[in-house]
Amino acid sequence: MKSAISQATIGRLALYFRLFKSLYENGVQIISSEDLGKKLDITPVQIRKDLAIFGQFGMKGVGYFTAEMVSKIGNILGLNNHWNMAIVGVGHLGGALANYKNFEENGFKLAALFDKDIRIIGSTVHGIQISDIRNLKSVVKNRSIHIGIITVPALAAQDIANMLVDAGVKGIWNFAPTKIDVPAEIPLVNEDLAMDLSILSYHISRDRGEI
Amino acid sequence: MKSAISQATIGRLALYFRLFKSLYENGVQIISSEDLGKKLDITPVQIRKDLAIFGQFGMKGVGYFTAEMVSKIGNILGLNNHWNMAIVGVGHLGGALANYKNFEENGFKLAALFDKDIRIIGSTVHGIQISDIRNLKSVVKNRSIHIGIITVPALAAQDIANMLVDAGVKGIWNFAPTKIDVPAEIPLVNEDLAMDLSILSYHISRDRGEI
DNA sequence: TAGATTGTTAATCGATTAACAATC
DNA sequence: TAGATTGTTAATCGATTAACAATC
Repeated sequence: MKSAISQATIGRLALYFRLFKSLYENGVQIISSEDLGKKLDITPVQIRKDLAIFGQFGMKGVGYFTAEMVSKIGNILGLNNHWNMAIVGVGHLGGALANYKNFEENGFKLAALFDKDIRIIGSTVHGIQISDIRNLKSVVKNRSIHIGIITVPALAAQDIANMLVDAGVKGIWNFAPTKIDVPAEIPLVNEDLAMDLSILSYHISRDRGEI
Repeated sequence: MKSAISQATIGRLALYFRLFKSLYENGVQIISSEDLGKKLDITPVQIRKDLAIFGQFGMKGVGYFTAEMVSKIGNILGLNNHWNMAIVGVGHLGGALANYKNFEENGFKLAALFDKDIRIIGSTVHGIQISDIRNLKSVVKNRSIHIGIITVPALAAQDIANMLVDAGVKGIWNFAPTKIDVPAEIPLVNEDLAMDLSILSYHISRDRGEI
């Protein structure tokens, strides 16, 4: 507790992890914070500070060992675990996520799909049969689902979140463009595409007028 | 210039916009920062501060008029403009975004699709024919594309970004899990799904051990 | 007018950056 | 050892929160 590690730091940690992994796979064994910074557009001091939070990861005068970092940061982020995920709402976005390759590579396994549309229940996406949303609780329990992904319309999102929490998921990834409430002990990450597109729109508008 | 309006503020502005719009459409004409805050989990002071940056938007002792706010925030965010978008890389994610309804509602119009795979070039998604990526520049110019959406693998992302900038897009929305460089005057928004999923993984791991 | 609520100035908090000692 | 680079303490910067005056 009193962890006080900022969301920003965790996000950067995920970037470090990806880079260290890629470097390692390409035969790079050691790298300095200076060089890491150049590749990520992050200051070397920021990187050293972030990494130092968790202990002595580097070697003074030398740099960071990529193999060691992949393992250590992977442990911190829980990427060495194996997570089972369920997608609720197999529309375009849900279907796309179901087919996303990147997840499996990092230990995230799609283990269930849910929808309420009787026309698609029973059909298969990415080798997984779509279950009736009414069976959510039992399927989530039977398949040990850890992460629930919400890709239903905004109005349905809170109900789905409640169902997922009730079924015992450990975390929720919400793509519905709305705020949802979950108990404090259930981590929630929101993916707000409309918001991010609005941010882009703002900057484009800005750059045209003023400046 | 010297605008100094933080990314965080812009993001919240997009949330305010969405809420004001929804309230307006549901017949709510006036709302206080107190009530807005409850609906968004943001403190009323934060909301007033954010809105006050752009002028006197509310009425003291009364609150904010939803109709007025939709128009004013819409202007700030450029959501009253009409943006033409192109998706480069019509894989699962690109295809899903092409079919995403929410965008059109807010003035974002999909006007072109590109891929390099000869097997899908010429076929149609969401009423748009997929163009050969080799024709990117001419198509972007002819259709007045403002926003380029990158949904190609990480290794190809920088090349695509270069092509888009060269073709004259005004902004880039990057879904490839990698850093890309663009000229300072071209706004870039990154959508890093793998990073966000790692953040979720971190919190779930955390909640299990410690605490 | 009295009550409510905004907009703004000052205080606090947290995150980033600078400086540098530690040490491989 | 000398050079390089980390890890940490102090300084700065920016964003959030608190307090309150302005005013509908």
